[in-house]
Amino acid sequence: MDKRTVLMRTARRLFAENGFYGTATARIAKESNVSNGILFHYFPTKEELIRSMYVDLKDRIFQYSTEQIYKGATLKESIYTLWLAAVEWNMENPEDFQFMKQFENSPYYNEEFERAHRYVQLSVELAEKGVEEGVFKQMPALLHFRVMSGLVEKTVDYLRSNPEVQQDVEFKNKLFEMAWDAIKK
Amino acid sequence: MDKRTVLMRTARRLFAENGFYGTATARIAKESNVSNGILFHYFPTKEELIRSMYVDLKDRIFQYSTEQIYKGATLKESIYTLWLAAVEWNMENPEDFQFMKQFENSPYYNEEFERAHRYVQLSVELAEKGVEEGVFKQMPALLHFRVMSGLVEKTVDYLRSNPEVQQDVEFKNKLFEMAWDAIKK
DNA sequence: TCAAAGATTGACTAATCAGTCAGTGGTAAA
DNA sequence: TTTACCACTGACTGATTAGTCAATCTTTGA
Repeated sequence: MDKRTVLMRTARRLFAENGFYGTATARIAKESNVSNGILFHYFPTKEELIRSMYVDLKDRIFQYSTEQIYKGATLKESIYTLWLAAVEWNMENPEDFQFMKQFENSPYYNEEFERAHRYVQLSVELAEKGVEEGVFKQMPALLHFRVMSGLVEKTVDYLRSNPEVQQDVEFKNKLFEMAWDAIKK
Repeated sequence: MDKRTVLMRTARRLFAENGFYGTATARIAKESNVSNGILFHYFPTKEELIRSMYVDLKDRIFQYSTEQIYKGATLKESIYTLWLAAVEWNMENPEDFQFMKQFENSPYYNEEFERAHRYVQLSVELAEKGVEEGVFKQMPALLHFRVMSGLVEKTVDYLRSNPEVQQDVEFKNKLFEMAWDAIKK
């Protein structure tokens, strides 16, 4: 594995445990078994490292999610697939999940940054379709996306701290129904 | 205003702008026009300052919210009142809102900390009532609370970046309906 | 009036931080 | 073989950090 990737993986773990500023660049380098100079060779600043990690993370979620959508699916099916993919992905990647939450609630993050990513673009397009077809409430598509994201986040938080329901299919279906009821007309 | 309060207010502003670790204790003291020693007189560590600020903030939200609930209200009315109070409070106190989001997504925060506060306790009690009466979905009360919190958060985020709908009563009602639909049976 | 307690100061420190830089080693093209 | 271009090292720095402490000022209660 190339050192750039190793650095990002180590950083992900340390950021999730100790936060962005609670993690020194020197420590990231040390625990990656590389010199600290190479970190600044690949990422000119610590902030740039953090931003790159976020973009990379969103790329991976996008790929994971879209792989699972199939042609000919109804809108609700597509939404369900996206919802489930997001929940499962976040459950399987707790460090990414913690990192993402921190980043999105940090001063680094803003709406421009949000809209830039194709994961968001795809979701907003789906929401626009839902509104046009009269399946979703007559509200802005970006709001529908945010509502879904918020509910995914809370769902994952809940599942994480309640392992006894993690494999409960009926429980998960009800979780989706909560999200669906929020946006459907 | 006593210096302890001044320090917390200055810290709130600086934390909202630059994050917890992006803000030096020395700067908090300086911009409060007090010596840096007095900060550590009132708060033994920076972490203790942050935790105290969070508890204080939740106290204020609790007081603001419960003042507005009236006896004899239906469950939906009570929930609406709580929802509206939370939205308006967060709209009027952007620094508190930003601080709260940062804190709740930081490594400081955990479920134990969450449950300790009477604001959460009150909300969970209401949710339990809703589940018992069959008005809410048959899901854990804490989940209902989390879902509502998540939707309040996203709602405030959206309103903040779209000033044109901030005074739109119909729009706000629809926002509440989204939250209500998520939890109602 | 006085003494004790608490509030407040600001200079200080030891540790830690992000980022620099001069130099090394390997590789690939000419 | 030579040259140029990388990735890579690790010692280094200047700035900044949270937290300390001895001393002074203010308040309070007997």
